[in-house]
Amino acid sequence: MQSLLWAVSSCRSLVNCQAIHALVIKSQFINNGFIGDRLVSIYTSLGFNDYARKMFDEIPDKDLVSWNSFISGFSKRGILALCLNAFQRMRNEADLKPNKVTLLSVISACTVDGALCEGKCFHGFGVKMGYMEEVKVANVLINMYGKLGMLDAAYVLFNTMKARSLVTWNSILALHAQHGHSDDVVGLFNLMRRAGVKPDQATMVALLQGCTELGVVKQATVVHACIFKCGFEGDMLVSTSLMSLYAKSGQLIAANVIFGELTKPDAVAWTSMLASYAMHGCGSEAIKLFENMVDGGIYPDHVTFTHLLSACSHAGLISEGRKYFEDMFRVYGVQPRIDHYSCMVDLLGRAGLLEDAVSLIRSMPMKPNVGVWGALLGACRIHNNVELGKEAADNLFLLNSSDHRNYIMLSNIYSASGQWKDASKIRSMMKGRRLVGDPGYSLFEHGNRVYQFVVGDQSHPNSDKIYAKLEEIVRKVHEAGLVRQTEFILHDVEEEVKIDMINKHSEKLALAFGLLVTNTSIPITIIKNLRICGDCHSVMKFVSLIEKRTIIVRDPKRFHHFANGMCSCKDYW
DNA sequence: GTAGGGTTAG
Repeated sequence: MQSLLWAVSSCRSLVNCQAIHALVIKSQFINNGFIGDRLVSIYTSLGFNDYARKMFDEIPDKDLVSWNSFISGFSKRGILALCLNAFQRMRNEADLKPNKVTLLSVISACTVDGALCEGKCFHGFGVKMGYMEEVKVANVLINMYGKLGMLDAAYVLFNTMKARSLVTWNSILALHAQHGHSDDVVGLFNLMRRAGVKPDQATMVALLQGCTELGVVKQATVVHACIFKCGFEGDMLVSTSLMSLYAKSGQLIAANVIFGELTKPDAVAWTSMLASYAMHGCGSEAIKLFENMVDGGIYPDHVTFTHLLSACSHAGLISEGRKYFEDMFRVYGVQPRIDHYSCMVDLLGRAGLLEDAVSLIRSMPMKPNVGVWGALLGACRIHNNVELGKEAADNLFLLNSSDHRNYIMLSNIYSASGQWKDASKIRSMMKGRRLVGDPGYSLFEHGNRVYQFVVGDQSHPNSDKIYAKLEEIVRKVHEAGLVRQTEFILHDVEEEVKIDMINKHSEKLALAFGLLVTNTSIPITIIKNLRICGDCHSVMKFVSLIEKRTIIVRDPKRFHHFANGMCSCKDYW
């Protein structure tokens, strides 16, 4: 009997499971509830809901564990409807009182499904049943609130807990990291240490994610040292996060070193390296890596393809992108998802093949989402296509009317083609809906600080020197006869005013500061919250040549490496 | 307790 239990639990495929199932029937243990419970969870976890239901119905004396196996099976698969249905049946048909395990399952199903209302109900249920003292129940609720956008509610729960476990701390850290609240991550981590809780690899992963949001170079080295000291350097999860952090801080080579040190990288690690190449615009390296991954017998999944396609898109590798998009299902059996369509629309649109992008959207088997229309809108901005841009924007407004970026993008498309009236109409529409754009800023790390610059910023104590350096750059640019690209200033103002505005862009200020305070041997790394402007892009190229400096700029999506008067993006971005 | 997912990587 014990060996049968083991055998059932070890099933990894349907055939396997059915064979054992037959054995169970033959051995007359089929009426044994314990074995039935296991078979139910295996069938659900493999996704064979009908087999699971049939097996479940055949269990003679269903106890709480039987019901929990059934419910948690659906929960694991993220099928909330079946989960809730089973929960109701359990109470109505069997008249059983759900215990904490039941609650854990249904609440995590709500988290996966984004069902905040139902989740709140179960929270209330937990309070009523007196389960809130259970650390695991509180943890799963913290996670639910945090994942569903109610970080405050999660924090209140965390704060009111009498006893917290390591997982509680890890959860609250991870949630703050995922919401981009880096300072809170650092603060909470210090509290955790003071509370005498010993961190594990999940803690490290959350910390690393928190640093990614800070987006600074030095942070990666500091946490790396901490990881090394704590003995987590061989951990695959930690290494993968670390790799990603280095890549996101502009240190592609460091990321590559960590990847190289992994003895047996899994699909996630390979994909992380691939994503790093994609982010840095290294299309052919990404493709080479992908081929090595496949040759090594590692199966690419849908995330791998998202990054592979985005790598092709960033590098303008149109035919390669088309080929991989076709191959992903035909050769690798990975069904294209909506994100892959977004990537393809981006790839085609960016290359100016707007008609191809549109026909791809029309032929999609699913309804296009904000990602797809957003990619088209972005392409229309690059290629100044008012008509298609309007269509994309209209669809975006229908799907989400509160994202200011779409209004700005459309307004810019109008301005770029001189349609100032339409542009200002969109601006006032934005005002009417009380939407304010993100002010653009650039970050630069120096010493132990991160400096933030906005357009025309004068808040830095050495502002005078920064502006003097900036003037010097502008003068050299002028002397070299470099054509200024004022079309990136989308206001209906005089040319002279435009030049003045463009000269004070946050990335230029950060660059001037970087030139003043750093040694020539290290690259100047600037982080932007918005896409780099075209004029700044050419000025950066020029400065990299005359000052003999490497300049690295990260925008929300990718990196530009400037050296010897050229950019790694080859002016394709 | 027979043991039924508390967090964490691209």
